[in-house]
Amino acid sequence: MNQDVNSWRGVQAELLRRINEREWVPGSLLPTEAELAGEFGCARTTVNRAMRELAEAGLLDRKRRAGTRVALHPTSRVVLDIPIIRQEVEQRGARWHHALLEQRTEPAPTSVTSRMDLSAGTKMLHVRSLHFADNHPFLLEDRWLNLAALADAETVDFGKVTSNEWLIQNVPYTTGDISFSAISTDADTASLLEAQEGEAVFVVDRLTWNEREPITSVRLTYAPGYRLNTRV
Amino acid sequence: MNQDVNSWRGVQAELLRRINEREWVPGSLLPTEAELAGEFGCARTTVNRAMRELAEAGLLDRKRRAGTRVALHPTSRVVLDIPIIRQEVEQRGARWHHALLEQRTEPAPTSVTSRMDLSAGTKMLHVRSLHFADNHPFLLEDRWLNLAALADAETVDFGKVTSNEWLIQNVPYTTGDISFSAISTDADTASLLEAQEGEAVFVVDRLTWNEREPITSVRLTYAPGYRLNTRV
DNA sequence: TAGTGGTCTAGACCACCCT
DNA sequence: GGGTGGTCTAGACCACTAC
Repeated sequence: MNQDVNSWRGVQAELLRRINEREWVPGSLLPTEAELAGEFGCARTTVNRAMRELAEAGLLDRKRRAGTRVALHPTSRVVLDIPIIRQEVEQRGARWHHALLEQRTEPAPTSVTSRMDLSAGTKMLHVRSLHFADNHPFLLEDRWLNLAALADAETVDFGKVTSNEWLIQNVPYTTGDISFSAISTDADTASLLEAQEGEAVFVVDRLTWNEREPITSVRLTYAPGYRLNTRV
Repeated sequence: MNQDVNSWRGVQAELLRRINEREWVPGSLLPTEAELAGEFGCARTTVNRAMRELAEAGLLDRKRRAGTRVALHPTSRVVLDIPIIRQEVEQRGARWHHALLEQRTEPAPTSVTSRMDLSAGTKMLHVRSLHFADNHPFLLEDRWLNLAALADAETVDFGKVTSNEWLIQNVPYTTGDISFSAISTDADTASLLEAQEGEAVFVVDRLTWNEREPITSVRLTYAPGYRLNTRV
């Protein structure tokens, strides 16, 4: 059983129960790791693992010397797994394919260069492609790649490899900003997504950079009706 | 130093470096924990901790017997901290207040009852309120509370305490589904949010339950232009 | 300064699953 | 069957910080 009291999952479940059922009210001080280990008949390491994860989840506040307390204001924390588009489509049981609409080196608009902290008018590689689920438009990908960081990119055929997959394979570790919003489609986007002009669509804007420089800026415009789901 | 090679953070940093710099390319098989422990001169437990966290973050795929590989499709994981609305407004440097629009016990629509797994026509407490930032509408909160789980709720004045804050104070541990989407405003919503009818707005639907029963279903409709931001 | 959590070690057994 | 990661143990030392 992985729910035995002397497994870390078992200990964690029991701690959770006491928190949920208000045996330990928010703000109250818990027994020390050593005491709990004695009570549960397991090693302190095991209790530590159980409590560490609860602290990471925000349910407990832990301080050396001061001990462990039930968190007063559990800020609910949502974890979103952002899959690559192909996986997202296939997880829905649909067949995925994509079509390259445009792949061209051109001066980027200031909305892109300013977000990426590049000088206005910088030439970048502009890639637009449409992703399909079972032959229906699923989302429009509009991406700008910083050629100063990605010289190779100009020689790639993004009709064969999606830009997303190419980036994953070729760019070292990156961080990014993501924002989610709702916009009304313009005429061009609407026709590509088989939507009505002005219809509300879900948009993800993502800016990616590595330690040195900006890498790419992308806007994903989903077809109408898209929902992003998660569980707390 | 917590970046020594024989600390788990140090090991993790070194593993990350090898992944980022393509010493280990996506899909390739890594040395075993025991081998790495030998190389770094630390215990296998330490290597395990470092690798476990990378696997949880999606960078590694681990299987017993099959070993550890660099993930082919690193699904990036986004952590969203969902603040209570008041905090969200005040973090933007705006003054928050809210107005109760409606608080009434009435049969819930089937869109709500079916999501909450209650029988059609169940009477629930319907609370609608409008939240403001610096006297401009910020979002519309439309909430249904399951009276079977929250008998006390009928006696509360949600003009004084927001339903969100009351729930946090009064309902033990809960889980929930959240979904994000984009919709076009109807006439009523548009006028409340000072938006054009049909304008695209960002919507959060959240369903909350405890171990036994559904608690509440809420739709937050943000005023046009709202963005939800986070960092990877 | 003393008590608490954070971490490391060396060893062990087990669950899983590829071959 | 055997190799791999998953976990537990008992003990130890250390870092932080309330007192």
